[in-house]
Amino acid sequence: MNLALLCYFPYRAMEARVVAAVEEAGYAFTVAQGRILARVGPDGTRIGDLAEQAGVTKQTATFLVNQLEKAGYVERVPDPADARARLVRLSEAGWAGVAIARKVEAEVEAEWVAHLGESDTAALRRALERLREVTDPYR
Amino acid sequence: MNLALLCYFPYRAMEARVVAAVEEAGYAFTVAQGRILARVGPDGTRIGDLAEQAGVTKQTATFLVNQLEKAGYVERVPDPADARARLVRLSEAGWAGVAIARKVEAEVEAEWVAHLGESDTAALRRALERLREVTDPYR
DNA sequence: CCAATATGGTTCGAGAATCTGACTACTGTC
DNA sequence: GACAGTAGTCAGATTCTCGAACCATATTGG
Repeated sequence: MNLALLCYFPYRAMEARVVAAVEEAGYAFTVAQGRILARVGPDGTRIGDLAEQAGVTKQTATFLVNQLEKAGYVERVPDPADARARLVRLSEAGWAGVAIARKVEAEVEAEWVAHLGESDTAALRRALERLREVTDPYR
Repeated sequence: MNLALLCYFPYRAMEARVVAAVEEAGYAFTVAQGRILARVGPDGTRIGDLAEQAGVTKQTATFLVNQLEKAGYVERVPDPADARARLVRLSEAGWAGVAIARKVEAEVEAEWVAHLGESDTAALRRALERLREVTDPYR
């Protein structure tokens, strides 16, 4: 079984759990929308930055932000630093949805710690962080 | 940084490398098609099993196998054990494509070992395998 | 043995996510 | 001030995915 595939299982499991819980709580956004939502900073973030961090093109990010805006989770405001750019900011509903997602994330991670044990989890995290150095093109 | 996201980086990096290399070598199949292709056993595999292992519905698997069949990477043959079922088998081109994918996979994994060291990689693998026990719905 | 139910697979229709290419509006530089 | 570069959007197309409905075959209970 190759390492990359082994990495995929927990990722997919987490994503499924989070989406289910968020939906359960009445916040309807998809996985792709969630990936954008999760990367919006406290003071707003540019579309281009969101796209880069989420690993998609600007067009795709525009498309997803359109949907999120229509659903009321984010708003676009002008970027005071550059009249070409616009900042995507979370609305109140957006913050609430993200909060739920973060909470479930923490719960699932706690389950993992319970299964693996504290010290093995810490080692796993360290190894993955080092692996990130050679697998994440964005830092 | 949450654990699941840390898991995602190596997975995405591997997928990108493999797809690029396979395309480079003149074999045109997509990531989703590759996930099916990679799970076809030496004596053929049923659509339903492929779907389950790849984590998609039977409809999706049917769709992907149709494309792979049209492209000449697999063929469907009757399952001698059950007249309802059909076995998906790799063609020669299918085997060749999978071989390249496996080779690149091994190369990338070797790079990771070089970065992490033998023993840390082994520990990482063990941790991920244990994590799989609680995150992989299929076994 | 056969009716009822389950299983393997396909077709159809729809929606989500993604890309490439072409465009507008603005920035910064020479 | 002209012009190359950057931020974002629009349009069109493709790929992947699922749910619902369906057909053919298998299995099982009476």
